[in-house]
Amino acid sequence: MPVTVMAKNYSHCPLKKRPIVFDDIPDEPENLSTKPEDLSRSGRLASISPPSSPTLSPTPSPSPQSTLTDSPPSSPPMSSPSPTHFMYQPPIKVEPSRLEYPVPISPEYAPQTWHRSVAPMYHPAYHPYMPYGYPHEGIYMGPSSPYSDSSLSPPHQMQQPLQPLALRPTVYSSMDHSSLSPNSSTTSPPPQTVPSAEDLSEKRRQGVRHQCPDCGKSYSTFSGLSKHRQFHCAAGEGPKKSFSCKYCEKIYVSLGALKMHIRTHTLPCKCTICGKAFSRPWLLQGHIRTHTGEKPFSCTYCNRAFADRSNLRAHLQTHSDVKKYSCATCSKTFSRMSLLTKHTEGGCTMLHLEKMC
DNA sequence: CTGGGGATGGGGCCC
DNA sequence: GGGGCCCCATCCCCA
Repeated sequence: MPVTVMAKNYSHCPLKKRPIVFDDIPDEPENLSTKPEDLSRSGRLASISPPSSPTLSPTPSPSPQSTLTDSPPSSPPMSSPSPTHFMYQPPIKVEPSRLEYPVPISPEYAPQTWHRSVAPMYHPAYHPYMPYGYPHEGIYMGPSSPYSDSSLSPPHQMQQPLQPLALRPTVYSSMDHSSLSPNSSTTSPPPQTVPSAEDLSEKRRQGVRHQCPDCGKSYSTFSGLSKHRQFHCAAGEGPKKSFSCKYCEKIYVSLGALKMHIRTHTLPCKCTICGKAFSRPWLLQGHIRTHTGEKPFSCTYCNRAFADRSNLRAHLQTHSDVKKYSCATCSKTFSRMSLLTKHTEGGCTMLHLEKMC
């Protein structure tokens, strides 16, 4: 496959991280999903399709495909408009002052209003699983849309305005760790003790945690604990299967962990615009925003918009007098860890004074 | 040099 | 068990 390294200097980056341009970009992105996108998730479908109109016909589920195979999985058959219907539009840089949806998003901002005017969401690259578009033209509510936020619902379901990002509670921070009991639920429970859904909900409300008997880490769900013990915990005892990567020498205790790792080698999520590849679909989606200029995350203070929530969060720090990272020596605060590191390594003036004394 | 934004990756959690 | 989203962290680049 002919590969052209981009002119930008990425010599400092690991090879797998350098952006590449494929001269023969396949027309269809790979379908990495083992199931078609569920547009009804988070109410997206309801927001884009009138109840009375015919809704999406169930898409036949593609057969599960292993990412361990070298051959790329084929895309599922999709009935869709002509490929030429989705012409790539040049990037639209959204000036903060022109944003047509504020943050918090208000119910009156119907999705059709904001995304048609703000983001060119018609390009198939917006969805790696739908080669030629979406079942409903121009109505894809991608993960980058404000409604993709788990705390949001489509307009007709919105009961509460979106709380500013910086003010939203962190759910797991309120967990009651005092209720932890050693080794609770860590051994395989007999069938009759399997908690019901209501029990689990109640336990979540009460903050019951499931603790790993090997390393002590606790999780809010038994599923989380199971994944930890299966994928991550190296402190566990007993004979364990090992799965080694065929691309490198890493060894994992589960096939799932290995599959996840192998994606960092195969980089199956490929940008249809520039050909750069990513290990996970959501990384690709974030990357595609760099092409489209879509910036769904706006600062509530200055209306500056960002393509990435993390970058907005970092930006919000600049509005705060007391920033997240503080120097232990001079108590100066910084918005980013990197700035604090630079400060301390580059020479905190107070540190210099202390050394002189 | 400092501060900030852009881009990206990993691990955890929930559905 | 898989997928998606979240938070956090990191690195690079630029003003």
